[in-house]
Amino acid sequence: MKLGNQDIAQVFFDIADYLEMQSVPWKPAAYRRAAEGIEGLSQDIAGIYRAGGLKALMKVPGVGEAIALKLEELIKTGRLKYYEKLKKAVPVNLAELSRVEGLGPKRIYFLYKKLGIKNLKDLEKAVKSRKVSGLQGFGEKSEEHIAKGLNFAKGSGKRFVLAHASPELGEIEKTLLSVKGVSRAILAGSARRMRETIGDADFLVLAADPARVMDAFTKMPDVARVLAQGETKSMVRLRSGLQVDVRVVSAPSYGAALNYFTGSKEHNVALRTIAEKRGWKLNEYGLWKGKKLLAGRTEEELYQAFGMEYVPPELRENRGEIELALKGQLPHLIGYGDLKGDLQTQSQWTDGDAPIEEMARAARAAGLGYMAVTDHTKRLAMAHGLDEKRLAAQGKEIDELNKKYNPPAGRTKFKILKGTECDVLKDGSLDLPDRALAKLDVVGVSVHSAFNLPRKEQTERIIKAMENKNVDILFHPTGRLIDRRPAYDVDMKAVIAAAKRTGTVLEIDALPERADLSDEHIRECVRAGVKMSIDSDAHAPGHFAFLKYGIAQARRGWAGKADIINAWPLEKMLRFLKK
DNA sequence: GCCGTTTTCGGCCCGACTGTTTTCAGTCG
Repeated sequence: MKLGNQDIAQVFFDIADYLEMQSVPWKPAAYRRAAEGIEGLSQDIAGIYRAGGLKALMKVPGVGEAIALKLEELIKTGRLKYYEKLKKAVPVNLAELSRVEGLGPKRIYFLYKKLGIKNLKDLEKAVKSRKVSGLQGFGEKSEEHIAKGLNFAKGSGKRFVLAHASPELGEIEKTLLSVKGVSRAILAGSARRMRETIGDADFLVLAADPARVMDAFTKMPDVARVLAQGETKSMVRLRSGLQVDVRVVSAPSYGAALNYFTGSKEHNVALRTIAEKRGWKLNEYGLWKGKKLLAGRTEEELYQAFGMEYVPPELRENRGEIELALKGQLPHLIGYGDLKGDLQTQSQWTDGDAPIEEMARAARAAGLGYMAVTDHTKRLAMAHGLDEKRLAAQGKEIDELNKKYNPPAGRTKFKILKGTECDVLKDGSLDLPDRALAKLDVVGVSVHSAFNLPRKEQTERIIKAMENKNVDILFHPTGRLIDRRPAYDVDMKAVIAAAKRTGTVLEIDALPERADLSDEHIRECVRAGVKMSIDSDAHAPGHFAFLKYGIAQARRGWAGKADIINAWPLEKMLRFLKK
């Protein structure tokens, strides 16, 4: 089995837990940092090793000599003796047991030693026969908590697609704002950073009476379980499985708390380190010089006190934004209102839900000035894909609609562009002849078949399609579907280089389960000077609302207006595609 | 075990909450 970055990171997370069981000092944190460093890589760690050996491994954040050697062993042999020894000494199913709320390495180890509990099944039996309560450090309540935690253990640990959790989170925000004395309630955490998925949700509340907030929050109808309820902080699990935390803060520290709870952890640690070096202290209550509060009321004030530009939440991942903010050189990101058009939409002609006219109305209502109709092509029989003849018929309908909405004498109000989402066949040829493609305004191509080709073939296939002179955009370039299907095995470095060479645009597909390109690939495109488009991939009039998430993705990839062709006026965008 | 404008040793983020504690350890974020 080939070990991916995630598998390898997991080995080090496990090692950290095993060492923690033995109360080994410091090492657990070191292994966790290394695991996080590996998780955060945009390249395959095995590839890094092959290209640069041990030295290259040691460049990975948190990896020093000892861990680099362990990585080498893992990559070369697929095994790690040190890890296997630890596992053998305490043969518990860590992945399973640590999903139980309130069970960490120490208690897992204790339960193993005392009762021989190795997995969820053992734990369930022990709880049922009431063997847990009475153990040192475990009382009635611990046993009860574990019993409840067992019910959630199977579903928890999974991440939620932000766009899907959004309505539920909006309701919670409303509930919090309706509590008497609450002046602000804001969603912080990874949701504020607009990550495509979130593990939990953190609300920050400014309130005169914290107890009232704790009460209203924990009594919401959707709450399945109250995990903790304190004076200023409570945590619940909703029926959907999503964990939500609420924290009440006071006005003078609101900005510091917002910054702290927005994260990311890495960004915060880096800020704190800077504070420390200057003899200051940063916590969720403010930035302090001794007892003196330097800043804390707003985030703007906080960054200013550091002598930094304000860092938009989408950038706060400690991937270089802090250094640039200190120099006042943060990139100028594309804004949420900057899109002028949408270059991938589907209509009722294939698998969309609505006629072109209705989609156009919705696009206009979403503030756009143009939209490309890009229905599927014939290979996707399932979607009743278009052949050359039906594509031509569709073109006539589009001409009529454009005439109807844009009288010849007047200004163009809304332009519908003729396009396609043409299938890339297995050999890299296209599902429509060149003469048909040449007549279109926007030619998008995408892979919907043969996902399992070996890396080299898949890469060559996609690049061959990009080399067709009619092709403008590669749609959803990696094909991943969050929680459903991994990306096909493709060398994105080569694809980005090919995009640069051929002038092909790479798409940021805003459909929430696609979010494809990823933020890291977007950043590589920005660096390489490859242009991108942000498209809704709308299959229904309501889907234009997803564009927001595509823009967020672009921002997280450090993209500006100049990088995104459909943030440009229609004429400029079309001139670019013609080239 | 990692790391360095405190640089090859000596630090390592830290505060809230819970349970079982009579002063704190474990967990979590």
